[in-house]
Amino acid sequence: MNLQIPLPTGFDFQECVNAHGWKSLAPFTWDADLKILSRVEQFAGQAPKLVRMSSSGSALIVEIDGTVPEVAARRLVERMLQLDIAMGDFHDYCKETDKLKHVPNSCQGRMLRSPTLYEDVLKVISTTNTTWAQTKAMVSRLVDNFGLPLLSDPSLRTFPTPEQLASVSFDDFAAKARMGYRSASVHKTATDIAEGRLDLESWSDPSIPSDDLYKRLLSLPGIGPYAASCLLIYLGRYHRVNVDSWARTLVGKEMGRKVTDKEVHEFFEPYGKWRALVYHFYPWRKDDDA
DNA sequence: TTCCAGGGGTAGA
DNA sequence: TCTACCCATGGA
Repeated sequence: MNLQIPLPTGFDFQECVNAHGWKSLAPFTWDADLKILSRVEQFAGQAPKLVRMSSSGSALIVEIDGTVPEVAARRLVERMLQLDIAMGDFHDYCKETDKLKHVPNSCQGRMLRSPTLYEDVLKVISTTNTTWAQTKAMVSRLVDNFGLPLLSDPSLRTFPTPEQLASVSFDDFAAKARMGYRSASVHKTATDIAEGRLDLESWSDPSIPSDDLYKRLLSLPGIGPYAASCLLIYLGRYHRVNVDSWARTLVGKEMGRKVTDKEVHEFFEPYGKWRALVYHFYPWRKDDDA
């Protein structure tokens, strides 16, 4: 089945996909030549299906093998591409802010997300205290070992559900995932969700105050200030900068010396509620993959 | 061998 | 609130 979804003003499909490294994490695959984003997804008990996304003019084109519930397909794409998050106010702010005028001109601001907050949490944990190459390897092992295969191409799999991860013992999980000390946080999060103690998806509720949401995210195992701030961005809250080693490097260069996390926060404080987006789309970039 | 990478958790001050 | 230390993994 094919869907054509009208794109909001100020949205650019490629800018969204390339805004950070998520396109390189399984089960996403990004064809940079054809500009097609794909992943295997399971809809309501059906066999896994390949979902392909691209853009044409002012519409997003979604192609899915076979037939799936249209409402579910639209909801899936909306979350992944942050179509439910308005960017107008941020773009207006950038138009008036030195060094940020390229943001609205390029339709930047949205970042590719996973279909669930659960998947984003596991992936953010996989980025902490490691290299990007290892992050990609850890996430691929989650998918390859615990996801469901696409029948027409078993090399492609779904991202494992909480139930699928919880169904294996911790020792078995840790041995296959090889995520180091992160394995405990990942397996516990999945198990808590599967056993009904944690409802992460309800945290996408925009009525939750941003500070409360930050505290909730910090309560998750393996999620500290950096990871919680990353997740806030995906949830459309930009008041906290995700201070990582790169932020310290960049601000350190600006100030001509080594800086603390506190000083990095102070550096971005003038940008108010847009701080995290300003850091991300500031005209300084780390590399072309992340 | 040793260090450390898009940090987190904890103890002790 | 701040600092020091350890944490599994795998590449350099």
